[in-house]
Amino acid sequence: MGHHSCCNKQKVKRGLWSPEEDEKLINYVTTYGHGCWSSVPRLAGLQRCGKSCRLRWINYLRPDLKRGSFSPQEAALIVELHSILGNRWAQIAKHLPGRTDNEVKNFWNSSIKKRLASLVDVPALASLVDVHNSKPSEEAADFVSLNVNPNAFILSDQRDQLYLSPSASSVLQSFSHDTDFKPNPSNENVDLIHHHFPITPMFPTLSNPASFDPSWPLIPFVTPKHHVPNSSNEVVQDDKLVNPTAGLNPYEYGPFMATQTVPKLCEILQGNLCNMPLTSISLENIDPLISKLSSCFPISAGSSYSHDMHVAPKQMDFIDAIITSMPLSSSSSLSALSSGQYITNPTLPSSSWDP
DNA sequence: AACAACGTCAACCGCGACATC
DNA sequence: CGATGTCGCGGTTGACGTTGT
Repeated sequence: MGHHSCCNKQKVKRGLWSPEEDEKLINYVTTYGHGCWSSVPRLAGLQRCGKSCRLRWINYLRPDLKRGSFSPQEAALIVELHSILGNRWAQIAKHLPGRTDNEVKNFWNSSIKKRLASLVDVPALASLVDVHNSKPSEEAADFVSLNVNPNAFILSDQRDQLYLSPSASSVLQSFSHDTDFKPNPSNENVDLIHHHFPITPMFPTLSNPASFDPSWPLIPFVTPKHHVPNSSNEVVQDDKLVNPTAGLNPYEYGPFMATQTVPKLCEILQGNLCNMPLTSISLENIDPLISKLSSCFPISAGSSYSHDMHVAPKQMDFIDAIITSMPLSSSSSLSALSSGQYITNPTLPSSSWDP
């Protein structure tokens, strides 16, 4: 393979760029534009390959780059977008003005990934691998590498409470502990996660069978293997949370209680995107971005995780449109989040959110 | 003070997609 | 239709700074 074709014709310098080289590249590109990158080094008087020049310009010298650390809002947005797009760093970066794919990728690998990893409950993950009958080995690998939809960590152990995505919201929470981040009481600090996960009833409860939505059984659910039944009506059989009343009176309880647990966001996505007839009530309670996206751009069945999904350009435009239309403030606040009002997963002690 | 371990991030590498010849 | 050139992307590396012992 060797070097890129444009680098073979002449001896090129490699490694870090000197200020002089930067100046030459800036002068040339700002004056003439980059045009064909392969000819830039020759015209700009640089002993570099065009590819290196392009990279240097895009990742470092471009005037519209935003330098400095990522804000909690940006971090939250990255987590959310990553849950939809997977490791499509360039696509994610397009929604973060002034940020490059390289920057987002580095940030994910160095910061967010660790924060998410600190939230991972290993037994829960192990059980997930057990319970999920599709591609268990690949999923296990994904969990280890964390190159997985973070929403896979949506595991609920309690029936009567509602959960945010612990991954995204806890990342936000962990950033709130950073010394360079001080929540603004005036809500200037946007809580994107709460925007995406409104605290409205979205999961049925065993104690209130009437809250069940008939659409839920159409969504594949998972139950953590270590789930301890907290209702006299619940037992665990074959890794599934079973309500003994299920099947006895489907008109009263619905036919879906046998596997009733909390769905993963990606599964909501998948189920909905496969044209499963979720009701409007359910969709209203799901992340508006997801519901809008899925209702407008159904994808083919068969893709199991977000990074398997093909996201068409129109879908990207749609995601972009939704994100840019999102309000910059919401009624929810970080203080409410910090108080534990929303995040109550018992497997994730609050101390683990500390970075 | 010296060294190791760790974290960050700029840069490189290899590959696939696409355009042009 | 295949060869070649170019671009863009994601994964990986390695230099350098920071922190811990």
